Amino acid sequence: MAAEKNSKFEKVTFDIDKNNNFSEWFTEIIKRAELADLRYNVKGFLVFQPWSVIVMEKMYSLLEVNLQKKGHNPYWYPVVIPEKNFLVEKDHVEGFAPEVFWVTEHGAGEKLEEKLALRPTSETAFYQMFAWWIRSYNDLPLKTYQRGAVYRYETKATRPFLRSREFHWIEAHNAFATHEEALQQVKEDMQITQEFMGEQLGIPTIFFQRPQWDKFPGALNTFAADSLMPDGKTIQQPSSHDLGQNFSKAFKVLFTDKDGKEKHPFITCYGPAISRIFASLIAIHGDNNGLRFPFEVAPKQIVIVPIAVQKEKKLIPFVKKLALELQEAGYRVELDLSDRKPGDKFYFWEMKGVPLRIEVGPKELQQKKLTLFRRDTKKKEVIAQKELLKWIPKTGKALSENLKKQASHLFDGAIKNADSFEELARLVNTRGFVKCNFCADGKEGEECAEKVEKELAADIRGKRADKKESPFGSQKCVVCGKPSKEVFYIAKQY
RNA sequence: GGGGCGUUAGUCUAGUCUGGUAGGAUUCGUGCUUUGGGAGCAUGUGACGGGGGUUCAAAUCCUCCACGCCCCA
Repeated sequence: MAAEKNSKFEKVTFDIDKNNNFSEWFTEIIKRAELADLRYNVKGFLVFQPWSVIVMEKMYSLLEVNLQKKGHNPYWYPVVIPEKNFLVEKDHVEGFAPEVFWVTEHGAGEKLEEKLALRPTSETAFYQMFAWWIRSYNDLPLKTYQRGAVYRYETKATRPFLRSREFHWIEAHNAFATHEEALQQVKEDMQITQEFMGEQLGIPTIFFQRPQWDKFPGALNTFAADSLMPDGKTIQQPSSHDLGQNFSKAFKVLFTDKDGKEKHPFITCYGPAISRIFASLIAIHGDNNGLRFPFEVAPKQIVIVPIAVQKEKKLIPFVKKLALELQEAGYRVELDLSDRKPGDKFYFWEMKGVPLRIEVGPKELQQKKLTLFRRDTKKKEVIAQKELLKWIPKTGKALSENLKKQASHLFDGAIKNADSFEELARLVNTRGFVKCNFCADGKEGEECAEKVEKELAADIRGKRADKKESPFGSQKCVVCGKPSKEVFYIAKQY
């Protein structure tokens, strides 16, 4: 329902150069647009406010529709995981142990019989159930997911939406009879990511296969989508993991195959972090005047601003009726009847990122026209009232396409080649990825990787997952100079 | 992980060095006026992050803690 009155307006001046001052832009817009309130006073935790929650709900729903279409069924697992479950898979424990919040007491300091982990991720919850649910090949493939919050005691600096100690995501967990099917699922995860982030949200990403030393704890291989922030640093977005039979063995998940033999299924998992994708969404599409939301996910898609309501008595009934009609047509509509000046309202709703605005005053009423404004181009046009219901979807779509198009330039010039350590050292400080020859993945290459991390403060993102690439130029590792077996991408990261 | 800066009303901020009545703007409430790109008058409410210490006296000095921001690894 359109709000009758907007109670919490503050003077809105938003003009921060996003591209040269991204940190300040990001912190400030979270506060100004009321995306989250950071005053909760527990480190790494924050209160998400409606203006971000409505968008993230919409994002959840887009993604879940797609997951269900592809055969995943939803579950709700407990937020606590008993310690003994958590300890079952060795690599997994080692990887996550430093970041786990433990619940150890109840009441007035009385110890629990068994420590409970606040889930940092839910493999160890899902797969104990898989062991009960999976009996024969007829139970496979089993494709599940849940939406929810997970908890990690981040030791790096926390940042709202980007890296919090509680974050909101979807995790999909799947079991297959064969490794081929599992790898096919990883491909499907990449495709889902592309549809969701690329097509629906207009956020470009590249999928990499992470190096062996940077795998998800307990995985055979990890594939992850990287996006760029406006300051040129990369940020990891959804990742998909080939867990092989590691977890099915650890949790004794067994099925009887067609040949009558008992086998361990192959497991994969996929984790898109909605709150982090939201960070990319606002960072990539926002401009120096504030937010710009794609039409489909905007918390309010249309704001109606009536002008000179006292000169024209029919105006308020008219805009109320208009708001109602648009709502009935399925749009999220805000009707701004507050008594602030029109200019003030314009700046405010532009900062909030509402895609379309309808201005109605005596002139429009008399001429049966409407003045319309779109946030991305900041252009106004006047149309006949009866054209409105055609104009909205058309312009909404054009706006989303335009945002996507503008964002697609994110990777322009952001991939550079380096064939020597000096060149790498120079290029890694510019925006984006540096493509290099690298001696080897796995143990052999770890020393070189550490040198890159220590000396350049950069991170090895891995090799392209979408295409095979062969060593180029000298064909020698940029770090040690030995003949190279891999082509790796290196970047500064969040 | 290291370093720096910071925390005063819902928000932003002055005051801190040099201890002694916490000042402004904005928001919010009320009344009037006002509406085509950031209006105005009147009036009211509202604050020193938390603990400990020094002192006749602490927003101010010392100390511990919590939280936030920035930079570096």
